[in-house]
Amino acid sequence: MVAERAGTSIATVSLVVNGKDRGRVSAPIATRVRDAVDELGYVVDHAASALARGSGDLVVLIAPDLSNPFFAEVIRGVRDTVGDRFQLVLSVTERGAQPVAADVRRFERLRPAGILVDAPAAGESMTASVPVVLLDAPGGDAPGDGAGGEAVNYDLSPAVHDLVRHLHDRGHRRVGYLDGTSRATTFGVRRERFEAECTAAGITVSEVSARADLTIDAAASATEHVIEAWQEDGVTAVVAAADTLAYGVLRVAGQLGIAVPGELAVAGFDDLPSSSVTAPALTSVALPGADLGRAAALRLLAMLDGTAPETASLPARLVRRASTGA
Amino acid sequence: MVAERAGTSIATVSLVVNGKDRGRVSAPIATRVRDAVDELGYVVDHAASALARGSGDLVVLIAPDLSNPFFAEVIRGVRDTVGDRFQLVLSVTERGAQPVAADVRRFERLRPAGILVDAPAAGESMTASVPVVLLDAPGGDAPGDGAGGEAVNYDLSPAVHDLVRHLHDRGHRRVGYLDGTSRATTFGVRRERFEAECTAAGITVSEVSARADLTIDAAASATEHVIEAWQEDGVTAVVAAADTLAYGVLRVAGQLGIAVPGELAVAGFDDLPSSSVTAPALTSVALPGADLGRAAALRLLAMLDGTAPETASLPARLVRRASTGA
DNA sequence: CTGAAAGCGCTTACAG
DNA sequence: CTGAAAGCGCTTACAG
Repeated sequence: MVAERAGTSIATVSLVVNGKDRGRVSAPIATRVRDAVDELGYVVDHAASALARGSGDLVVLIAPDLSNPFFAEVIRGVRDTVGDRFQLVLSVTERGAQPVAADVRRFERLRPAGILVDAPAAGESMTASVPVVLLDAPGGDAPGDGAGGEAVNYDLSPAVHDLVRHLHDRGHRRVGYLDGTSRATTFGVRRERFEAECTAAGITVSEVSARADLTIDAAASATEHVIEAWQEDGVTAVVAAADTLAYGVLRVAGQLGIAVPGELAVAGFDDLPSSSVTAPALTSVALPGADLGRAAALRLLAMLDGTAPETASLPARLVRRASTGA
Repeated sequence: MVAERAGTSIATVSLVVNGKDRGRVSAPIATRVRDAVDELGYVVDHAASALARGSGDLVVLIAPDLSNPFFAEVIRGVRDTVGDRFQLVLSVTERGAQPVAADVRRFERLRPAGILVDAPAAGESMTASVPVVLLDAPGGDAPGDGAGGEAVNYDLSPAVHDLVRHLHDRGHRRVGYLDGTSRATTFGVRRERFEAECTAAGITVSEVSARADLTIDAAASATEHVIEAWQEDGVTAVVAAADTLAYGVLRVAGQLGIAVPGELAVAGFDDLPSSSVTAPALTSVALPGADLGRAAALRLLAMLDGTAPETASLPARLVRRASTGA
């Protein structure tokens, strides 16, 4: 229709519409085509375009359940970076589940330009016929690991070191850890780093263990089950693998009349926006989500353009607030 | 490749893969095809399929910036409902922007089975060549309005009525309102309903007005600007158009040493999960996001199947907590 | 500088 | 019950 209206061939329209008309189509004809496009409100059919071209302009970001506001930040970072060049679409996994290889497979069908996978499950091989970048996927046999594959991660060590030293300074010698139930490798690393730093600092991590899904309710319920055992064990501080989990601890402490930080100090990971307004405000290892998204998107663009990306880890940093007596 | 391996024609493979082989393909051949599919890990190409068929199995949900955890709930509701039959993909608008007609247009290109639009901007005509369902889009000239179009909304009146009565019972006669800057019609309705109920109850809404983007920081900053004026105006309670905004009020009150609810009662809309752990816990008009998502998805499925959907509004309800002295 | 034609991987009447 | 063929709307060598 556009070609007819502009009085040219379909091929010429395609060239103009895709901006490949430089030196191939004369200016007056290009103008006529553009006018026709505007008048008809024509937009190129993505399915047909992707089919003919072999891949489209979609970038897919697969993320775990979005109830964790952290991902909103990641998404923002990705969006700001891929910009207009690509169309970003998101997919979320089932509540509480991490992205797995099958999710990547499902989106390969769409012939996207690339796929980003946030906090993938451990032990999944995330390869595809299109470029894949993993976010927050330390260790494991992911392609991003060691083997020169592609992943963007946080460097937690300095911030966790600061957290443990902070707790030590406040006199804590025995602490509890509330882990997530997630299969994401990032949670394994958080725990491992924390325990290593505690050992180095002479702090004992209680054997009483607790795990919960990443919701406040689940965390509160898990906390209720172990809070007495923690107290009997002499635990004076609890670190949660995510702020959302820490909120559950705060809620239970509030209900039971346990003073925070007086009787129990609490800290988390993520530094969600709402962590500045909890009762009390929450100390947290801040993971800048937008930076992660940005770095991952840049990596993907570099893969698509064949240029070499820099491979730096992103720094996390400790934010001290009232929940640990700061 | 699959056809070759199974020793049949491409057409037969297509039928089997799409589950249209009943009475068209013999059992042994179908089995052979399925085996070949498994062995080769074949998945049908979405672009080609959508092109040939005219539309694919994608359902697109366009939502405003996801930093509001409310949308995570909506997404969950949609996901649980469209299930395996469709592939749900999400798109988010720029931070602080509402979905507009151009967003719908961009996703039409993908030839989805349908498009869901959450909290669209006012005055946009959200029509497309595929079925569109609007979520939380009261009033306006949207297709869902009056004209028999498709929208799923909350019925705020009873809950807002309860909120205002609750404030009245606590002795408040002069209240402030912190609005969002969003162009979404739902915010207009929240304000309008609130003011109407206040008038009916004999409560005065302060002329001192404040608006902010839906982030805690923006709300805190807006609150700082008007808090004195509110107090001089005799305001004893502030209602915010969203919990995220109310968090900003809580933060500023905390910093300024204004007792909540003693000197200033605070309430919001949404009832986010974290509203149970704020300092103090926040009274809020609960908008069940998952229900909204579920209802919208059901509506879309009904449109696709040509069946008549029921058209009920979803009830909101007041959750009373400490921030209003409950 | 421009256009005719093949082909992307599917689906679906249609003929056998 | 099965397969050959047209066609979905594009893109891209290629020939002019």
